[in-house]
Amino acid sequence: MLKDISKVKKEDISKLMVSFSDPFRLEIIDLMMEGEVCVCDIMKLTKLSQSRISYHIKILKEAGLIADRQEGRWVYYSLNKESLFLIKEWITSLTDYSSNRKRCCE
Amino acid sequence: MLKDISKVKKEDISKLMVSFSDPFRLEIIDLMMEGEVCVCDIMKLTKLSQSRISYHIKILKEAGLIADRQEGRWVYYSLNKESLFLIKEWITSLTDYSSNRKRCCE
DNA sequence: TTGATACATCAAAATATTTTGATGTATAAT
DNA sequence: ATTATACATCAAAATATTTTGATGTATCAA
Repeated sequence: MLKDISKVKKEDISKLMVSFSDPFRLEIIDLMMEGEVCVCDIMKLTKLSQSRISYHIKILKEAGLIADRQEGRWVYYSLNKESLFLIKEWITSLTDYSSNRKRCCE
Repeated sequence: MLKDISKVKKEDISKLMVSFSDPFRLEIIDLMMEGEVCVCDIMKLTKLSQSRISYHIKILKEAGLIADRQEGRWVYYSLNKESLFLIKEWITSLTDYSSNRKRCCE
């Protein structure tokens, strides 16, 4: 699965990268490394407001970076490892295939 | 070198991620996979205006993602593989250490 | 030394993202 | 039924990023 990075859409990568581009989202991602978290957890651990957290969660979710699972009143969020793998592959393709060839101007 | 990802500052990662978060910068990065490029190359290949390209180049440079080398009137830009490696390591640390432990709410 | 090329920088305008506070919805406990 | 909790959504305001067009600097060629 996901062996052929060339088939991945550029917008998907772009969205994933945007989701990493905010310091508060990075904080939230960091918390998710420890396991599933709910919004109330993030509130306690970061002092961000509830709606602010929901906003960032939404961006992470729409990028496909996190998964959610509802259990009663709580929604548990966790990192989607497939997406992380996808980004890693993309970065790897940059390092692997980029050459030092000069191609410029005359 | 760069073996200990835990020593990398969060702001550095953040800046690198921001530099990936614009579709035109992704385009420019793509061009650099082919080797060194100058602004005039990017102009020809993308139809972006010169100052617009310079603006994006500046962001990429300040994030440490690209290196530059002047030769007469031209400035050649290329991907800085160390930065790419750094990002890859960071992503790897996310996939490697993130657990599925539930930690939430009561 | 004049003019052209390659690129950087700047300020203003355009656009996009983020934050806030209010309100809405579903679940669950009393 | 009523109330509280957990979270989503919304519109307006605040803020940040991007684009544009003009101007500046260095290099080079004539």
